[in-house]
Amino acid sequence: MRYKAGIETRDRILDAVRSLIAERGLEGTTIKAICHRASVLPGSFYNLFDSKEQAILSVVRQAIEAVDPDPDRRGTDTLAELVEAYVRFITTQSDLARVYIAIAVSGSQNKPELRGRMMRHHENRVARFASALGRENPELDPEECLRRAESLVVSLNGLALHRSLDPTFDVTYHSRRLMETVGAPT
Amino acid sequence: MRYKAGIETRDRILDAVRSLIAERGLEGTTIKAICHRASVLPGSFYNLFDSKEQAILSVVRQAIEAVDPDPDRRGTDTLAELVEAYVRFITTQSDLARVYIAIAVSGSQNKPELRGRMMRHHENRVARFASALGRENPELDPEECLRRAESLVVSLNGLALHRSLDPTFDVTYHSRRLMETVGAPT
DNA sequence: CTCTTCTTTGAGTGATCACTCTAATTTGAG
DNA sequence: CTCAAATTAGAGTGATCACTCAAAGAAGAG
Repeated sequence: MRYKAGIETRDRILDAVRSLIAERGLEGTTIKAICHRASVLPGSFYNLFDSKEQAILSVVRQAIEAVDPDPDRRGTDTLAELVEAYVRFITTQSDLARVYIAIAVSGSQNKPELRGRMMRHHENRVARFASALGRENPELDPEECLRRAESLVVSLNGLALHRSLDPTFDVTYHSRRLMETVGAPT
Repeated sequence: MRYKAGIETRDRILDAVRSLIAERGLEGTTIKAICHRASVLPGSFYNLFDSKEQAILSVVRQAIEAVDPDPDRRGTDTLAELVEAYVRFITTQSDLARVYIAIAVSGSQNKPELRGRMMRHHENRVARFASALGRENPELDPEECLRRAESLVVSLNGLALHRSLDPTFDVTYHSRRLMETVGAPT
């Protein structure tokens, strides 16, 4: 894994895993399909990854991080920026977005570790949205900010879910609609 | 399939398929697991179903119909009733709800027939919500009703998605919040 | 009861699953 | 160039996949 060839092969495999999860789901992705799509033989795959599970988890990690990049910037971004960043993620990285949605529904019941990671991720995300909302609407109390932020984040995930069913769905338009209502008076 | 025993076995199998899809997803559900959970041997399964695919599609059909029951009543129900019915579906039939969400994300890309069915289902559902919204807010023009109804339906699906990740998520509360904003002036 | 039809049994099918191993090849530091 | 380390090739592993089938058992109409 130190030579250039190995790194390139690893990237090619992760690309294949990402698109395959998006097409066939977490459980429907096979080594054979991964190897074929990445133009690699099983021996090469297992030279770079310990198991199929490990490769899939790498992509899962990619997806979760892509939804909430640069976590240190919390406290400086606006609500509109956060929403726009997520919309951009949904529309420009639709494979990763599909992976993200697939984790939420499929990887929740059976895999406790994955479920815990998703829950923590969700709470951080809601907190980040709530903090931006509170900064822009100082008259709202923090509890109310959290509730509204959770509604917004969950609804935005609904947009991502529907976009994965209907690629022509206007995510930008509906995200604006959602954002307008979130700052309204009680 | 005419004797009582056969019908009972069929129901037991469909129960098993429903819970297994909810736990492991559409692609992660195996004949072996189905037979074990339904206390049935492969021969019995294939006496009642042509294939695994057929059994899964029966449950998929159940899920889609459970989301939009009694389609003939369109024109009489209120928006609040429609929302409450869906919330009841999410909370009391969480396995079917999980199946419903799984179809939207997983069965969309690869199975055109399933995708088409879901798209039609969604459009009917949005139309039903829009018609109720229009009846309650005559000042809104039909186009605006459709847009707001679509926002509402997609956001409600977001609630179902999140509920499948976090069983303690308060779907009722957030559905009320969503419903309040949908009738607001432009 | 008889006799047909439906249901269950459970071993067995080839295909495909995730994964391994050895040998050949390629890479790049010294 | 040398040579150890990394990478690739590709046949082969047992396990499990969806599915079949012939025979035994249960159900119900007459």
